[in-house]
Amino acid sequence: MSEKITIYDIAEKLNITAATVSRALNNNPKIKESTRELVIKTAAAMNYKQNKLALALKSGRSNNIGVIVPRIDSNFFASVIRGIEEELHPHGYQVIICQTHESTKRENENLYTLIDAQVDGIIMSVTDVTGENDGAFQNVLQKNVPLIFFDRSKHIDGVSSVTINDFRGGYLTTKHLINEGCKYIAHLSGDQSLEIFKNRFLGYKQALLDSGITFKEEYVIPVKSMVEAGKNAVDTLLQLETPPDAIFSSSDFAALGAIQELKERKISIPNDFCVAGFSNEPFTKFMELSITSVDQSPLEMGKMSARVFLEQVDKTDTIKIEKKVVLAPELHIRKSSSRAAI
Amino acid sequence: MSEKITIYDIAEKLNITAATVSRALNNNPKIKESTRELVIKTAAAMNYKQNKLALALKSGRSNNIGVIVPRIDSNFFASVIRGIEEELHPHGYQVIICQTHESTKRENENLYTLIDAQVDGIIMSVTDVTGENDGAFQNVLQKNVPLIFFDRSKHIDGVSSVTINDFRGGYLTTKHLINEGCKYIAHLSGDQSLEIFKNRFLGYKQALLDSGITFKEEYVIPVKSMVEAGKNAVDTLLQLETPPDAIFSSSDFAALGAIQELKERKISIPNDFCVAGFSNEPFTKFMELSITSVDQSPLEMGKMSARVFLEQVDKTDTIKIEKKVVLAPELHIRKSSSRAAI
DNA sequence: TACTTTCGTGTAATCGATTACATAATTACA
DNA sequence: TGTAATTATGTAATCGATTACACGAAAGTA
Repeated sequence: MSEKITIYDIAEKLNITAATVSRALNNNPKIKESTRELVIKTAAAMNYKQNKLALALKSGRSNNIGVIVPRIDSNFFASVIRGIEEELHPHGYQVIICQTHESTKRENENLYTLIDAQVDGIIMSVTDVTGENDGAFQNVLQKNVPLIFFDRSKHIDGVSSVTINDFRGGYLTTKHLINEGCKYIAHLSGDQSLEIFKNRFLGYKQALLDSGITFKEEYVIPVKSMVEAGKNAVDTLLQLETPPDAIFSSSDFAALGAIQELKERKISIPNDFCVAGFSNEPFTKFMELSITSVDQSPLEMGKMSARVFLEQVDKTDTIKIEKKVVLAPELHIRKSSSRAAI
Repeated sequence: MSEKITIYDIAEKLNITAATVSRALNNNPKIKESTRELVIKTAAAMNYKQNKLALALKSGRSNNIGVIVPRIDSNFFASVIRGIEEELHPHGYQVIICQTHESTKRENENLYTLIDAQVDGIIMSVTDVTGENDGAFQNVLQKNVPLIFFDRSKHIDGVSSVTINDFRGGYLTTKHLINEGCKYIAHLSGDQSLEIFKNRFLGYKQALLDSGITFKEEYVIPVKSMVEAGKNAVDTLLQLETPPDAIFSSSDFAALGAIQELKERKISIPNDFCVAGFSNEPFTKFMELSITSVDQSPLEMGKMSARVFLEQVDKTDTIKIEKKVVLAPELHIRKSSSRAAI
């Protein structure tokens, strides 16, 4: 159909060289005004589109940025990506999406693929801190490609990160449960190899300590972020000698499962049992028995990550910037833990 | 830090030409086995990475595919994107995300940007069928870039689409409400300029007709896909001379709002009033009073769109393939409309 | 041995845009 | 009018990989 129009085609038509066309289109001040106008008019008439690939090859910048997440179909990650996209779009960047599905191997592949694709930066949430792909990360850094972690971070020199204060999130939530009168607070914990879950747990522990409540190992149940896991956890917890009267779950989905199981057993929430989750997934607000949860401001997290990238992208190679942004978590107290509101 | 290694560097080191290196790395059969091995070993030792931009410029294929959605932070769109990514990743494609925020202008920009970026195809859900950017679509087609619509489609020659049978979704849901004994069924309709909403509405209308129920214009309330809109709609409907006893909402969010408002007014669901939504958003299942909804199998829709793209991408320019895939909607009957289950 | 195949590499053009450097055209000034 | 300064444009290299074509060397055939 329509042939691809290049600056050579325009040059030929106007009996000038491609160099002049290029300069005219790039507002090079050395071009005669009349020539510039003519070129621009002709380019428009011929429906010329600059070939970004050629430009990218020449300049070494692709104007693409890679984003790696465990999966995209979770409200949290999708919202972060939205934030990134909105912040970067005005700067002419396109966002390339990769999913790891919580596999270190995939994460590894994605890193190499993005570097191959010459992205100008990578913003990601790591899959597993103990994963064996430091080589891939070092490869990114060696190529001087800015790397920014968000939410799930990993300690690597030269890598910036944007996280929330998970410790404080855990602390605030646990304190809140204590304030509501709960004495035996259990914790559904996530994968402790990930900082975020460790910190939520530590915040929980510290809140207990500060309130003179003894920490009990048996109250800590490791769960996957799934409804079913929450149900099973309740099952386990209620069989304890002293069953808990509250749960601080590091996952909203597990919190939901816990609530479902508690209801099943006719345990009244929040009267006899309080539950709080983490992430502020949309459904926590929508439920009839709305669920208390910690908001991670994913949109802001995405935008912030993008800003950190922009700060780094133009810096000279020699200066390694390592910026650690920590956002404040926000506890949304809802019915599942509001005894006062009953 | 580490310089960028090119095939010229390898060639220089081995005292051969870049052409030989290129051929060795590409398993060209004309290369001596010993040379091939040597090149491959040296390339690995030097940590050579093929520059995809150079390849893309030469071959005219970027191995990127553009995906345009109204917004990414909705379960439906995120799931579709997940499907696309999973299907295309094994084929070496990267997915580039663009959001329109329901703006035709942005949609237009995104189309041009993606073409500029030399994507190998575009998979999208249109923002507004009546939007004035046919020029942008024609531009895509003229460049022989495969264009595939999913969910929200637009009739354009040469464009394939993957949708669900919205008419049938509306029909099934309405029939179900009728079967539950509802006699006065209202409809919260979406933007009628979009096929999907028109078809859901037409399915609703047909179901009424087939059951001998008179269609009433005043039972159709246009809403945005928001909780608040659902509340307002109920407010309006209940002021009618003959208020309805059921709502088929084209949006889960509006359905949720409707339910909240009905509860507020102490109207018993599903006993006195049935409600059904559309999209099968995660929260519809999680609610205590779970909401009946139509599943659009977004993951499958994404994968199917990707497959249609793959079919078209290698075809010669002359043959215009126009494939219309219509997936079956699946009605998930839940508590908000299950009188039998009480 | 002389001649034809076959094999393995090298040469150089190409993809499209940018840009340092060279050069031609114009203007400025004495 | 002659020369310097300025301005506008052309030439050609470059980014990195691929590939049609050319060519020398080795192997096969008579």
